Amino acid sequence: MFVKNLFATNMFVTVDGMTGHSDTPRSDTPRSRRERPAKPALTRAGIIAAAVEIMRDEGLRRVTMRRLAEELDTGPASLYVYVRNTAELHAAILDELLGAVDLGPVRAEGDWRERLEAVLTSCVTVLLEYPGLAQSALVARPSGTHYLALIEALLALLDEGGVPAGQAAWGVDLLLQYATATAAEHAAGDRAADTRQEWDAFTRALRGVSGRTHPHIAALAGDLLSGPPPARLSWGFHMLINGISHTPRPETDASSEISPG
Amino acid sequence: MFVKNLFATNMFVTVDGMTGHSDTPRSDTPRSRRERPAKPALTRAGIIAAAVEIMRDEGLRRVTMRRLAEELDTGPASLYVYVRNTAELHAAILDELLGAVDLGPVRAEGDWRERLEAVLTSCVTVLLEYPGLAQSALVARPSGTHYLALIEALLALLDEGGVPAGQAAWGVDLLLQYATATAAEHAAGDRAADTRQEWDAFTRALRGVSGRTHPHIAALAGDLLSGPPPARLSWGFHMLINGISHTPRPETDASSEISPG
DNA sequence: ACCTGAACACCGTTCAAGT
DNA sequence: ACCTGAACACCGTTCAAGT
Repeated sequence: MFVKNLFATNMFVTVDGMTGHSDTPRSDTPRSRRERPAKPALTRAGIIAAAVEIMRDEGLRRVTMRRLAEELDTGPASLYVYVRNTAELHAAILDELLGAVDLGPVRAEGDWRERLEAVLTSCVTVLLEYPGLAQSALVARPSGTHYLALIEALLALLDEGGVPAGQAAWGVDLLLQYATATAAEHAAGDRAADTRQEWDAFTRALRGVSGRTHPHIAALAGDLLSGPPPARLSWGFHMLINGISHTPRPETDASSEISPG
Repeated sequence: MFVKNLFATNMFVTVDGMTGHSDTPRSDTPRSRRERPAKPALTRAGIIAAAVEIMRDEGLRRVTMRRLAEELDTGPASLYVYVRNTAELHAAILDELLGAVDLGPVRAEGDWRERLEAVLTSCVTVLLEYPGLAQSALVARPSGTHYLALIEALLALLDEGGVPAGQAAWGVDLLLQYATATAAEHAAGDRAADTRQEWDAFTRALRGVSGRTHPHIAALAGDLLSGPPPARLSWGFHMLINGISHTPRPETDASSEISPG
């Protein structure tokens, strides 16, 4: 951006965000620079906030170190003081967004299953708002406060329902995985005519299958694609809660631990 | 997982069998140029075969249009005659790889649950061999023959087990989603010390949690991380099969259909 | 300690022009 | 019909040098 050089000398910036030359409006200033007379000091929180804003406006794909730096009137190198890499940035965005999940049902009245489903549905809804984020959420390992609060909420509800702790501990993984994957799928569908074609190809492949070679697909093709998404989602949650409740864990030596490798 | 390298041999060969990496290791020649005296004509199959090879050697991240073009001694623009875009390329690779899933158990003797689990485990094993592919598999919509064969196999086993068709049709989605997501997680863990740090941060966050604010996590921290991966995977499959078998579908108007949007 | 310019080593995709 | 060079518009990350 052209404005960048106007601010290139950084000596005027102070902690409270005052610069020496907030004046001299220029007619050809790009809109994105409008209303931002002073360049605020970089902070991790500020960087993440800007990243969320870009994602909201332009999608996750545009949340790049360079685009973000541009938005913050600096060079990409500067961001690496606060963020280790792009993956960590995405994880931070994700945790930020998880703050919007409604955990109210945890302390509400009513059937624990319905409240559990409500929390999970809220989770999907939040993720669905930001195409692409859910996809990165599938591999990201956020460790922020909002993510922890979500896990705590799910465990509390399962506990209330009398689900054995061991099953709950392992089951939470599956519940979140399903919620995230569902959102990711729909987000992917959102993105473009591109993916629409991919999906069309898929449905065509399913329907075009020969009853001789693929009898079960042929018999069920309609069913494989059928059902309003909310009904499928709800069925999925019920199914998972049933499975988690009723499937005892195997006997293992208690303290072996998963490693990422 | 340590087993991974045992499977590194090439099971998927090009149409005409020219893979170019069968023999004569050379110390100094760049590997990519070795053994390619004549430039073969471009074909879709040849392009995909080359892509699989690059993925095998250098990981999915390096399977780019440009890298692939280099491997095939041409310019990136040439590939667009055969492949619509990078996403389609990844989907094609995925389907190719799914050919390695062992569908033998479908027609074998024995308990249908165990055979179903065997097929799913084979699926995870195959995906685990190629870090990064599983991740793209979570959003890709392959419509190739191998993917269809896999779905048919799962449906056949569920049918044999007497699972109502409607539940089977919706459940297959979840089974594959779980298999893929599990592989993606471990593949991600594989990638780098980078991700290792992310994971360490996660476990530290879990353990560091206060028993006052997060009582359930505090009580279960060990359990959330515990268990040999194969035991967890197996429990997950049992749990899903139980849930699918025992959760009736809701009554809906039969023929509404999911759209990608 | 924080910030920067500049560089290194890459990307996907398009398109007019060639064969 | 297929293939290409060249261009457009981008990437992540590092690092020596500045303040």
